[in-house]
Amino acid sequence: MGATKTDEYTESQILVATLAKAIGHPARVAIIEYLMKVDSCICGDIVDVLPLAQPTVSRHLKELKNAGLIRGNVIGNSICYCIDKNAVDTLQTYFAGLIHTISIKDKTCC
Amino acid sequence: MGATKTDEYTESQILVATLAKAIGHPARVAIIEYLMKVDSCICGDIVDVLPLAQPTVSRHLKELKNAGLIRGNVIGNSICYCIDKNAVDTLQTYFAGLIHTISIKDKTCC
DNA sequence: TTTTAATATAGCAATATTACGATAAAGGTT
DNA sequence: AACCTTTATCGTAATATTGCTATATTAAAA
Repeated sequence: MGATKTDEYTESQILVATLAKAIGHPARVAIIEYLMKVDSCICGDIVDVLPLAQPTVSRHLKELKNAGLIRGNVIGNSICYCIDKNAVDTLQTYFAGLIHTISIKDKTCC
Repeated sequence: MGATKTDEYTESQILVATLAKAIGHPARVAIIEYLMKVDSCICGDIVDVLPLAQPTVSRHLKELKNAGLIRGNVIGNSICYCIDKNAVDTLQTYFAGLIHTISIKDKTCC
């Protein structure tokens, strides 16, 4: 197989999984962090920061975009990428909710 | 290929990617949520909640465990699983940091 | 001790992911 | 127009992931 049974889960579960999966690669974490480091958005030079060939970086960017974590605006012959705050908010809120639930539950058994 | 160039990234990037990757599947999100829903830890019956065969669930649990997101304590002939709060904290803190950085940066370009 | 219950592992097949080089596409520049 | 720069796509190969059935393991229960 190798194909996930997506029909069997809730929208929310699939959304969280999709966003998390997009971040689930160090190159994409590095891309996100680079987008954070520079002011506002960044056009070009993402390739120069990563230890990967240009087509590979392009593919990682595409996956981040498909998952909704970044947006890309065409500016002339280059593309301006920036993070989609909503997507990060979704993840942050989700994990904050988990932590809150953990905190109010009895956890003495482990 | 298919193998990630892990040598080229920081410890932090690999940690975040590893944790995020572990959550990057709806079945594992469902497992996490089930562990949250019940009080404290849960022994057994995770298999009954998922639309997957027992060995497949076992494999997902193993991956969550390898990533450090859950712990498993052997209790008799069953295993008591619970979430590792530290791992969730790591993710929550990370995304909160991202959001903070996004908020203080100029984002007028996109 | 035999059986039952719970979980893990082995082995397999299908699909997905990662990565590269080569090439295409599309917009500037000269 | 000819060229350069930037990014995307194609084609390919290697590896990883997902999921199953069958089987092993381990411990409690009968």
